[in-house]
Amino acid sequence: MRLQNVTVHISSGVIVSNNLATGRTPSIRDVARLAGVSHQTVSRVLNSHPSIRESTRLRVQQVIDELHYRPSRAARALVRGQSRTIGVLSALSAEYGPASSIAAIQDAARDAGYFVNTANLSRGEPASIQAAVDHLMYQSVEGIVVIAPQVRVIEAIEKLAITVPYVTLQSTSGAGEHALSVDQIAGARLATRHLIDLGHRNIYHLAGPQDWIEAEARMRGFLAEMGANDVPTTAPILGDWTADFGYYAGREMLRVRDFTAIFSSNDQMALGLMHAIRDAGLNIPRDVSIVGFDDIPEAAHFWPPLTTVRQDFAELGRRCVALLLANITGDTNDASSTPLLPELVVRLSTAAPAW
Amino acid sequence: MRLQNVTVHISSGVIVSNNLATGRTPSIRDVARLAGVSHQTVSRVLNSHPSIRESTRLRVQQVIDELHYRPSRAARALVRGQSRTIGVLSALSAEYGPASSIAAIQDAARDAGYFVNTANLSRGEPASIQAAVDHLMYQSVEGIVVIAPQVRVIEAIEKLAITVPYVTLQSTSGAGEHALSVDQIAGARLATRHLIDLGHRNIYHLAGPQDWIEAEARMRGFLAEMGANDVPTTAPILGDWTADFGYYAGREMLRVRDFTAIFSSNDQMALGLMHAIRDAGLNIPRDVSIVGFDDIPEAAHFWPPLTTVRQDFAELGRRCVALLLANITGDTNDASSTPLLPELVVRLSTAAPAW
DNA sequence: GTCAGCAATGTGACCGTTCACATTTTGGCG
DNA sequence: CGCCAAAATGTGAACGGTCACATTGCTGAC
Repeated sequence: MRLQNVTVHISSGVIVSNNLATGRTPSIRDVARLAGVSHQTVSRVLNSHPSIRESTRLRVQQVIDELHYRPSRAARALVRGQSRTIGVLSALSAEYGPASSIAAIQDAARDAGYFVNTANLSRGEPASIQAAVDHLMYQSVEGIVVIAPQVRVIEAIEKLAITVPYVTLQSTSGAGEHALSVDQIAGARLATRHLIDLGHRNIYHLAGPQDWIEAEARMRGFLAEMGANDVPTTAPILGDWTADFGYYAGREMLRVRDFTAIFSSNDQMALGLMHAIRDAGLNIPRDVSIVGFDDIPEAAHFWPPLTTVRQDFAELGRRCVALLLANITGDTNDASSTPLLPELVVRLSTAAPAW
Repeated sequence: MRLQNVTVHISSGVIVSNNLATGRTPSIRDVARLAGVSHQTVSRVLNSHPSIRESTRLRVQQVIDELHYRPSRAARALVRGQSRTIGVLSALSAEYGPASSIAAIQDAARDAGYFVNTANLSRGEPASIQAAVDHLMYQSVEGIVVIAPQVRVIEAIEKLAITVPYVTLQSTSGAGEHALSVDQIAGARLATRHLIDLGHRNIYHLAGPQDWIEAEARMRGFLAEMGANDVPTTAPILGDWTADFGYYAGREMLRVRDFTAIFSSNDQMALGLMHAIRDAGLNIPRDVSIVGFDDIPEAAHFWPPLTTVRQDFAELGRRCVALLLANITGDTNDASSTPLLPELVVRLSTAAPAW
C-alpha cells in the first residue's frame, strides 16, 4: 500500500532498466537525461511551448509516461510565485446551502486549474476567524471566498487587511466589488407578497440570527413588502436557522394565536414551526400558512410540502469563482453583472386564511 | 484591495525605513539581514530550534512581525519533500452525512497542521474518478480520505495503485487497514430488531444504490436480523438516497399494501416514503411504521418525528484523519481500534402493527 | 592555563522548476 | 553554396526555504 518510490536495480554500477539510480521520485532532469534532451526542453513540452519539434515532443512525452513523472507543484509554485490555490472560509459548512455552494466552487475552481482549500469557523468565533484566515494565508492562497456572511466575520476580514482578493457569498451589503449574492430582499418580498396576495394580514416573520447579513436582508425584504402594502407588522423573531429553534419558537408563538401566516427565513426553521403547529392540533395551511426559504431538496416532501423561495446555490458558487478569478488575474468582472434572482415555489403549505 | 507588496522607499541608493529594497514579499534572507543574523538562524527561530538564545529569538521575531513575514509554503514543501496536505475524494458532498464528516476532517487536519484539498465526483463517474485522483496527486497530497464509498470508486482507486496512504470512510469491506466506519450492519440490525420487537412481520427495506458499500452493509444487516428471527423477507428496493425516490417508491409499494413497516436506508428516503404514505390517506405509525438511518437534524421534526439510527459523522471524520496521519507518519494506528457504534433513536414513526 | 565539550550561530549546497539569454540547427533564397 | 532569420534547443542562474557541516564563543574540569 505504500510503495512510494520507483524500484531500483543497480548491478556493478550500471543502471539496469531505464529507472532512476536513486529512489527519488523522478525530476525534470531525469526525464531530460532519459529522453536525451535538456531539462529546459522537457519544461517546454510540459508547458506546451510552440517551438518544439513534434518528434521531440513525442519522445519526451513517452519518457514522461514511462516514468509516471509529475511536475512538482511546490517547485513550480516557488519559481512562479503563485500557488494556483483559492481559499474558502466557511461557517455552517454542513448545511445544505453552503455545502452546495462549496461543492460548486470546488468544481469550478478545478475546471479553471485551481485548487481549493477550506477553513471552517465552526468553533467559538473570536480568535477563530483570525486563525482560519492565517491558515489560508499560510497556504498562500491567491484569493478567498467567504461563505460566512456574518457581519462580524466580514468586519474581521476587512480589519485584517487581507493582501489577496476576496469575494463574499450571500452578502448584500453595499460593497459591490467583492460581493455576490442571490437577491435576498427580492426573495423575501416574493414570499411576503405571496402571503399578502392570499389575503393574510397577520403575518409573522421568523428571522435568522441577527448578525447574518442574509438574515437581515430577508428581514428587510419582509418589512419592505409589508410596508408597501400597508400591512401592519410585529417585530420579527430572531432564530438560529435550526429546526429545533423553529419548533420552540412555534410553541411560544402559539400561546397567543394572533397570526394566520408565518414567513420563516429558512426551510429548517419552517419545518420546526410546522411541527409545533401540528402538535398544537392545528392544520397547515388551513389554520396557519407557512413559507420557507432556500428550497432544500427535502422541502417538497415536508407535510405539507413547503412553499418556499428557491435560490441556486450551485450557480452562486460558480459565479463566485468566476468573479474571484477575474479579480486575481485582473480581467474584467464579467460574471456578477446579471443579478441572480430567487424564485417562489408554491406548494401546499400556503392557502387563503380561514377567517 | 490588492496591495500585494510592501511599499518601497528608496532615496539616493539608501534604503529608507526598514522595508525591502525590492517590491517582493520578504524572504528569510531579508529577515536575516534586518535582524543582523544569518538566514539559518531565522530558520531556526521559525522552527523553534532549542539552541537559540532568547534575546536572538526575540529580535528575529520582532523583524518577522514588522515585515509581516510568512515562510513560503512552496519553498518549504520543495526542500522537505512533503506538502502537509491531505486530499478528500468525495461524492454527494452536499449531503448532511458527508458534509459533516468533511467539516470534521478539515478541523482535525488543521489542528494537526495539515491542509485539506477536496475533489468532488459529482459529474459522470467514468473518467471523473481518475481525473479527481489526478487532481489530488498533482497537488502532491500525502494521503487521501475517500468519502465516496461506492464499489467502483474503491476499485478504481485500488487499480490506480495510488502511491500514498488512503483511508475510506464508511466502507465496511474486509480491508481493515485503511477502512474506518460506523458499524452499518449493527445499525441496520438495531433498526430491524426494533421493528420485529414491535411485532412487525411484513417489513420492507428501501435500500441505497447497489454499489454503495454502506447501502450494501445496511441491507446485509437487515437481512441478517430478519433471518435470525425467522421472519420471511422480500427483496429490498434499491433507491438513490433522495427523498424524491422515497416518494415514488412509496407510491409503488402502496399498490400492494402487504407490509406494516419499512426500514429505509437513510432519512431522506424515509421522508419521501412518509409523504407517499400520507398521500394515500394512511397514518404513520398506525398503518405503517417507518425507520430511517443517519438522524439528520431535521429528522426530529418530521411528521411524525422519525425513529432512526444515529451515527456520529463528525467523530468518524476525526478518527479518519487520525488513522490517515498515523499511516502517513508510520505511527501506530491508535484511533480505529474501538469500533464506532450507531445508536437507535426511537421517536414517533414506529409502533406496534394495528393488525 | 588549557582544552574538552556543548551551546549558538554561520556557510554553502541543494530541492525541482522556470526565466532570461546564448547557442545551434534548419530552411529559404539570392 | 553561402548567408540570414527563424525555429529549436541548451546553459546557468534564480526562487526561498532546509540540511549537513563548519565555525565561533563560552563554561568548567583537570
